[in-house]
Amino acid sequence: MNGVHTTPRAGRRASRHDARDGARTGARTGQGVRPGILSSMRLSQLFFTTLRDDPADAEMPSHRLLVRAGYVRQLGAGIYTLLPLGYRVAKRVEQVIREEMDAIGSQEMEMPVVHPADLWKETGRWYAIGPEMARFKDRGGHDMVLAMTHEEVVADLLRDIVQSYRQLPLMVYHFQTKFRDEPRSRGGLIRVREFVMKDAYTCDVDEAGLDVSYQKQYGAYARIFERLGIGAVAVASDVGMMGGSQAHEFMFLNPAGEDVLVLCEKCGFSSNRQVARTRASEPPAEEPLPLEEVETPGTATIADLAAFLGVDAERTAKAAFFVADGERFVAAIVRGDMEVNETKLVNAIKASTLRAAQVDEIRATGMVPGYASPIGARGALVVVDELVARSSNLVAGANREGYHLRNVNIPRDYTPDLVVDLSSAREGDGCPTCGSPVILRNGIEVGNIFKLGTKYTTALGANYLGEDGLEHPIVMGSYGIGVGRAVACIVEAHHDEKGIAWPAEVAPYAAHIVAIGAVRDPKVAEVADGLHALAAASGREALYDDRDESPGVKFTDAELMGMPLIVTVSPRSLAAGGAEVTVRATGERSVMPLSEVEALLRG
RNA sequence: CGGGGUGUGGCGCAACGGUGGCGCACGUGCUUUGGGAGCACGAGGAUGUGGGUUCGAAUCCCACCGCCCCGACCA
Repeated sequence: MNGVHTTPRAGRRASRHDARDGARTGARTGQGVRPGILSSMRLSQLFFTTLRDDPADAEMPSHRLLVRAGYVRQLGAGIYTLLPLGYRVAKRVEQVIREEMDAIGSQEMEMPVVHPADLWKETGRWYAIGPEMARFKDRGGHDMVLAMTHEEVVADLLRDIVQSYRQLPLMVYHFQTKFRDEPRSRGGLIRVREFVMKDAYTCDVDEAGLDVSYQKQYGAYARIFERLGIGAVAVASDVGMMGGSQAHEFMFLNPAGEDVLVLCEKCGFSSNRQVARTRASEPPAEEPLPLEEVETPGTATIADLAAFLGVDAERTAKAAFFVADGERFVAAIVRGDMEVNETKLVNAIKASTLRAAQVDEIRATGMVPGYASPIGARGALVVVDELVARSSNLVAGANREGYHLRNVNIPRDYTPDLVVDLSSAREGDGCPTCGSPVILRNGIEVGNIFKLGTKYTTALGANYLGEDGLEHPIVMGSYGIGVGRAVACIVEAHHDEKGIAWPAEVAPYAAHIVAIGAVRDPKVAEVADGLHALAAASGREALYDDRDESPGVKFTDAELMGMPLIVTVSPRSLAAGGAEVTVRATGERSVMPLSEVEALLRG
């Protein structure tokens, strides 16, 4: 019995063990839906609940809405359960990714979550990676790791399987759970510790081959984010701990994003601020003037100093101090109006970690915090921004409390160990390609692509025999997309004050059928049941609100949950000639004859 | 790891030294059915954990744990 019209509250009373009508088709495999996922569902049966209030600990819209609408629940810091609705969305997202990966010839497989540590010791990452990698011992006392990524495993497979250039190029990918023990998770699904990632790996004979594979992946990524409804911009990025020669990040523009992007609206230049090299105002060419010490009491900041001396911050040099890899003391010098870009610094000195120096460490080198400069410093690696090196007659610290030096010039007054681009791009700086002022925006990284090169294959001896009869290391690339993070970004991009509005491509169900007034009018239940059964039979996913709830509750939940189409069946709609169809995203609503609604539900 | 918050029923909150309440949600019954309905009855809590102060602690003190936000860090 499907009894909405025969028994009040049928939805609530119905035993969950009842064999339902044809609408419940667990065995059916609809298009794009994997076996085991019901292609259609009654809300009276669904494992979910909606919340009237925002959860107190959720701030971002995606977090609030996904919890309120019954898609996810938090288990611990940065650890989430995907409830049936959320799991369906994740599967839809995965399917989009899968189709685009398959389309460029990438082969799906599955690699383990738990790895023997030996493999990670071989590449050195066992030692290089800090506490963000979870480690444990198995019962035999062997070191094991929870995988953060899978370069090691792929390279290990390559050395076993690939012998000849004839087996290349090759692209593989998988969806797998990663665990990264983040020092701080945040933002709901945006930054978590356990998450499913699609990671793909390309394997080529040489750099030229890698370029081709990289471009294929780049194209696939663009199509994926297009289909997912995430307006992601590709930006040049740092290669970081992954190593390699070139990398892009696909960024979803959002104020809550943790990365800062440098964008040029005129020519389309885009880069992560970590590596962006913009043009600042050039220093005037001047003849070096004699060095002169001036008393500057209480001017430990550039702003105070500039005001005290009546000069522009641009005419000063400032020093920032770091300790690299826990041992090397580094003095980084940039112009007073600019900031040190730590990524550029760490790359320039080929360090792997960088931390701010303590005051006593600074004093130990003979420098005076607030009045510091490399002049008279000892034991510090002096790294100078190229703009400072080109400037004449700057004001710098005198390494004496309350004093600065005027007319400091390189190399007359001190000798840098290194002159590099060291400053952080600023809003309004000149675009490196066209010169127009750049803008800064925050972004969330939803995908990344890296040219890895031979770092891992060399370490593991994953070589192939070339046409030339010689062994060469396989050239790899690595390509990731966080599935849960993508889901959250989709919600960020597709919601309003009422709730989520899923793009059709990723919606857990295509339509949300709402029956209103079924108790009073048996015809309503009959029609709604019929539409639901039809949708199910045609493999089109539909959600059917058969609960005995008031209209307000049903409408509110439907809008919160966000299926693309809301189909309302009520005495009123029947009197008007059919069912009312509301497009969730636009609010556009119209009464359509049942035959048309049926066609819609058939897909 | 620093800084700031916060832990009370499924969710949101109140009670701030004297036997823990409210709204929503939940159960039962009746009424109600186009925008989070009404009435009645009802179930559900070692107030994060452990110490301490006190005649008496959800409340004050200490420690620990969890969670959130900012920063450091990180993909």
